[in-house]
Amino acid sequence: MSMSFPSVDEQLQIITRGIEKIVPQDELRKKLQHSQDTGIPLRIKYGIDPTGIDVHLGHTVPLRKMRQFQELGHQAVIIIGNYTALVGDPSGRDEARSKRLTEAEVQINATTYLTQVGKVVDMSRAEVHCNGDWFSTMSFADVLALCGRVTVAQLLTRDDFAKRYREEKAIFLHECLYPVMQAWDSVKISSDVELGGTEQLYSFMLARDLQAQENLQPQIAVMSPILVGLDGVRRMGKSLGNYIGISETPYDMMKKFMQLPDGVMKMYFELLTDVPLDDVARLLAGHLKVAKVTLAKLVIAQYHSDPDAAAAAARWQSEIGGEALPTDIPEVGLDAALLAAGNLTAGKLLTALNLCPSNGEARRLIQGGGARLGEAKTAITAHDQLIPVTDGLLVWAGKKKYCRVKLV
RNA sequence: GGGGGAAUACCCGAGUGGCCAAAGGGGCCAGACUGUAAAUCUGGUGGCGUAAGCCUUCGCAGGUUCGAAUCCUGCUUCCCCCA
Repeated sequence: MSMSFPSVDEQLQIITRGIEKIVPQDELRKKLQHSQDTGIPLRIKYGIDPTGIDVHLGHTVPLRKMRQFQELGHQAVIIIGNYTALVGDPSGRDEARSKRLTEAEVQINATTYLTQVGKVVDMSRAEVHCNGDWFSTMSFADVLALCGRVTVAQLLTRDDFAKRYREEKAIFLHECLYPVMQAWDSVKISSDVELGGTEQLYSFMLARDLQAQENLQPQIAVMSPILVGLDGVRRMGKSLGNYIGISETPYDMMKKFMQLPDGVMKMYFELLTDVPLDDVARLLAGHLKVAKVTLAKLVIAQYHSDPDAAAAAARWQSEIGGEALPTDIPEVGLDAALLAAGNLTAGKLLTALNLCPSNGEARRLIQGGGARLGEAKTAITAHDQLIPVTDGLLVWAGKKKYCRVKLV
């Protein structure tokens, strides 16, 4: 078995790509060396709270790292935080989470999650644990004993808590338990390395303390930068609506990629693809639109296939980059009874087709010049303009929303 | 248990009796420009109505008043401080 590990240097080179911080820096080499010498794979932990169901590219950053570790011969250990999810991760939040999940919701989410995680991690070689397995059987006395190992002062060294404390915002007691629970997971599964974002530093370090107290080898924190979302500013997240989900269709992903700000491409290449960094630099020195298409195709192919990705790119180029009409124009039924002598006012047409949610919005859209008709995209000029409506009429509400009329 | 403070549209936030569908900023939408990138510029950003206009909205429920986001009463939620 030991023969199958690449050399420590080779491993380090792969592992450190796209990693912002390894703590403690030098111990990773020692661990890898030890694993090399003994033939015992390292246990790589990644915890995920089943709070939602859409796995997006932000999640794939540590998951990809996990996959790389697997390919180097190490053991993947996935923790489903069904108990930590009951608390909600306070990391990077300046406020407490408002809602807490029920156990039933968590259960469903966990299943969906694992399916998606399997698109990145080789689940046939991964260990999966739910932290409820050990937390649900702890007594209150056990919890107290665990809490007795952590001081509030330590807790307040976390940036997010410290900030909230300074700003006199609420910090709830159960939130304080979150890092403790996460750290305890590391004890329970004897992790050698834990993967996650830089915001997890505190929990990762706490895990080291607890592991040491249990006479275990402390884990090493391997932390990725936080992937920014489509807005190019905030972290990619479901609640922010700025994410690309790995279950989306190739074309949907393509459209989102092409809307990315140029500035984030370097990060995306580094964290989401295996393109050597020299090549990335070369790509980014060229035409940025070309680089963006390359990026999009590479990532899409990971979750679909090369042909799918190529097709999505070609379609984007012809429909959006070029002049071709979209190929997916939906038909929307329109009650023929609404017509007066075959006509309908523009505002009513837009709302009846659900292109605008209200008359007010329709009026604004028309005033802004975004409402158009037909293949020629003739602008509608007035809200009360009478439109001769025929079956199959193409109606545009801006560039991205459109449909064909289907008289019923 | 006691005291202080707060709640305004997607978010932040101004507004202390009529000129308030409610300043300003952010976000978002649309247009121009472009590579559906960035930057910039323009317009818009409660509902109904072709329109005049009408209706709903400033935590909730009442009240005072010709008139309330604004004053009063009760309630709810949140924050802080003291114990």
